[in-house]
Amino acid sequence: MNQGEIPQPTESELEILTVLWARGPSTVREVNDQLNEQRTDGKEVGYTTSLKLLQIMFEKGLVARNTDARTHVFSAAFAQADVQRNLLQRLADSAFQGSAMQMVMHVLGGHDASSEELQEVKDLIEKVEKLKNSGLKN
Amino acid sequence: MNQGEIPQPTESELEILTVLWARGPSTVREVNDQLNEQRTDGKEVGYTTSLKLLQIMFEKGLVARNTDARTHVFSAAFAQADVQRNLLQRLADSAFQGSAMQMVMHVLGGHDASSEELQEVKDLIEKVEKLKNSGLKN
DNA sequence: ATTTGTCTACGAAATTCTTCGTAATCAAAA
DNA sequence: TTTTGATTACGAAGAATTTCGTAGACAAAT
Repeated sequence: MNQGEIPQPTESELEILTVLWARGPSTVREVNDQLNEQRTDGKEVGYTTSLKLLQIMFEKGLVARNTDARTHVFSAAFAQADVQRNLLQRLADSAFQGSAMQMVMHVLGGHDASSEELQEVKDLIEKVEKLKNSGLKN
Repeated sequence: MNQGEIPQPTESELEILTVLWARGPSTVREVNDQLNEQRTDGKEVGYTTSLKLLQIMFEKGLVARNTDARTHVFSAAFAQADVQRNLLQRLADSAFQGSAMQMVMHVLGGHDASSEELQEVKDLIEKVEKLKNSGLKN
């Protein structure tokens, strides 16, 4: 039950999920090493800290765990795109009156987008519109 | 010092800021009433809860406070658009490899945008491109 | 077999965020 | 003046998050 629901990851949990999305199924050691490599600040992450977080995430259903071997292997339980969509919706709800589109306008308007990026966006819109006109979506 | 920095508002603080942006300078009573009106869940917010939050926000520099009268008047210390930009950047950093543009693509691609909204986005891009070509920005 | 190193489980400290109770103060009403 | 009601200050409880220390289990090395 609650299959479609994605538990809201915290900031730290999201950091770990990102590692798992990039690396694929990983051991605690691998996750922890990666976290320490990518840290810009000097702050070292303790091994048991990563372990504990992964355990909590497992309880929440954010990650899957393979315990066949003594050294467990963890993997993200949800696709990156799905979690991203969730986070975007949450931000839209709390800061943009629930309108994701308003967020888009905000980024495009007040930001430093390169011509190439803008072209990319335009191309994407074209594709989306073609889809809509073909009557398959919406 | 640190003039440009906007302290990261928490979820509750953002809710209060939204009230202040909508209402303009307000007393604790006014903020608290508004919070209780707009709550969908039955949860009542206690008066002192709102008060305490506003006091904390004042210490953080998120709101300004006028104490001329006995009943203090609070107002948002930053423009809504600036805080929104900050929040977007934070999400981009934590979940989209720091690329706000990637967020835009994500929303436009995987989502339910109406034809009108898409047209709006296209119009905005046109405007932005005109600005860029006129050599004033970027 | 013993030691050494790595792993998981677990509890708990430290921190941050949220909420509220109480006391003191002030002003308006009686 | 006394009472009543509203307000601010403050402390602290409760909850969620982050971090780590310690213990016990297991396996590899000696």
